[in-house]
Amino acid sequence: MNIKHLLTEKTQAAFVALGLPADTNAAVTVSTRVEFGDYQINGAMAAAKLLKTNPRQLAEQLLAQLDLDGIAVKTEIAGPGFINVTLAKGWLAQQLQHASGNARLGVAANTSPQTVVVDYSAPNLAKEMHVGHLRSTIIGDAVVRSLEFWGDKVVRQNHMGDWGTQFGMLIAHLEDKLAAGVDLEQVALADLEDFYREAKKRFDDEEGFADKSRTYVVKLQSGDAHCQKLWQLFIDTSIKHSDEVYQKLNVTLTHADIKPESAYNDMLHGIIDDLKTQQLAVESMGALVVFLHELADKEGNPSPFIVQKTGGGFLYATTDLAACQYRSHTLNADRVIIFTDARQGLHFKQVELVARKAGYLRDATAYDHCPFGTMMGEDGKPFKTRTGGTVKLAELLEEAVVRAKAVVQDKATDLSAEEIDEVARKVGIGAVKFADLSKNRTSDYIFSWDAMLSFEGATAPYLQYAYTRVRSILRRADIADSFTAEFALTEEAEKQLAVKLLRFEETLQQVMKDAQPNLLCNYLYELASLYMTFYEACPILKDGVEPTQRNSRLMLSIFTSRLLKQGLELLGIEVMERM
RNA sequence: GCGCCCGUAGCUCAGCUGGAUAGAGCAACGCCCUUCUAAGGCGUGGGUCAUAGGUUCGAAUCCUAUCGGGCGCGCCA
Repeated sequence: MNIKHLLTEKTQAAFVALGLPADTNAAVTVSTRVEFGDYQINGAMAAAKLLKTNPRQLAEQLLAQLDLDGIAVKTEIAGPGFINVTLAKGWLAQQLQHASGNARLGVAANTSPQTVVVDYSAPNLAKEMHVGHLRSTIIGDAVVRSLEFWGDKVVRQNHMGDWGTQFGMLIAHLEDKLAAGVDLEQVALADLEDFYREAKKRFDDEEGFADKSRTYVVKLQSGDAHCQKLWQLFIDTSIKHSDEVYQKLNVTLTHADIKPESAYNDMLHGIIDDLKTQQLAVESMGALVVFLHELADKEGNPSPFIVQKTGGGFLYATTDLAACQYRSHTLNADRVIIFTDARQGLHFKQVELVARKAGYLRDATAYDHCPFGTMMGEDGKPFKTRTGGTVKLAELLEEAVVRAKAVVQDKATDLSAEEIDEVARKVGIGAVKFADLSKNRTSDYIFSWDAMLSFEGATAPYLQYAYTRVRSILRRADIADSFTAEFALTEEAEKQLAVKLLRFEETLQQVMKDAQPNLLCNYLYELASLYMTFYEACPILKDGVEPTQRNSRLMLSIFTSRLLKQGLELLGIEVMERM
């Protein structure tokens, strides 16, 4: 059910009846104020501008052609040509009836599924995952879950950094550790960050170590078996670490989704040869460069895009071009979505330009680089530990759970120790995720423990709490899982809740189109908030409530609980029955 | 120097296919628990939407300039 879509279609039909093109923008939006009804149609004003006619008159003609019988209880023209639509409670009840009998919660079937490749998380395996990886990982995962719920074919691609020059240093250090008899699991890589620091220190300070490291990079990349083996050991251990973080974070990435940089190695020579053959890449100052006139400065100097270093080495530009080829041609993607931080904007603009020219990206493949801002500390500077180091993601998540447990213990009344642990885990992790997901993707945001764990206002715990409240009522009602009844809307709080419940598809579509989970966060918060209002205003199980009203309110509660659970699941946030 | 992003209430943020009186949450203040979980609800106060122009019936939203902040720009990823 997509009310906005329905009203748009109805409006466009009316435009056609007036002799206007069918694609005239109906400009249907949710009403800004309650006295303006539920939805408003603003298209008449823009159309009148094109036709150079009186907007209010056109709105009147449009309204005369607009067939909303049974849907709207009132339509009226206001101001310069707004058409305000007040939906009929009976019609809303019917739509809810239909939606609630549906596993997709009223979301229409996806009649033309797309293949969508989503590149997200992509940690550097040389180091431990830190807070900088949080956004890509959870925003990407929320979009992936949304696309899958809608019914598209999603191919996750965890483009892990496993092939950089630091690996020479790391495997050289690992070799010495192993030679000294240190157990790999227990000591050497127990803390990737320490391991990296040790290796780096030797690289900087120790005689001969840097040279050995550089030699190892070359050997590794030319297929030396010994170096490859050490590298593989390191990579396996590092992946194990990221797996643990994903599990803790409740992220859907698995081993099968890993498509690291090294996976494209075999394609790189071919890409370079092809770029040369197509005369897109030319030699410049010893390197191989594609000059992009589309990105030239005002003097006409084209923007350089280096695809091969002096000496023949490849760069991430080369790998990303190969990834385009693989995703568009081999995976046959209709759309590629890449979640990285905003600083890589220029790079991906260049990648797309080159890939399109060279034919690595088919015209039919949309290429969406979805950037996001930086996580800042409360001082407004990039989020760091007190001593200025990077904050490990694993530690951040642990702290969230510890902090949540303190609050849960304080507030929870009759939960067992095990339940408290579980609730603390779901609340703590959920709070971190919601705080991030609810912000506009593109802007920097300030990470604040106090704000996210105060557990008041627009936070994950608020939504989880709303869910437990509904569930509590349903438990008390003592009804079967298969319980069903007629929706009958009378109170304003019921109607507001109903309209919001029917806006799920509208929200989902927008989340997928713009790759912006914050829209779903806003929606769920508003839904929970309207349920809270309804809960306060409309008694359900109390004495004196008519059976038809009680049953309808139970139906509203059931549907709300299902939607909250499903919506939070799309965000990767868990719910619980009690808290 | 060139380019990208950002500047909205004391704080954190929505809103940005141009639409009516710019919204939430936090913080402040005042109410509401013998009644379905008060991690809640209801209400009050709080704004030159950085600044100046422009486009138009209408601009936080589009365009231009300026100021302020962040980031990027040939061999890291």
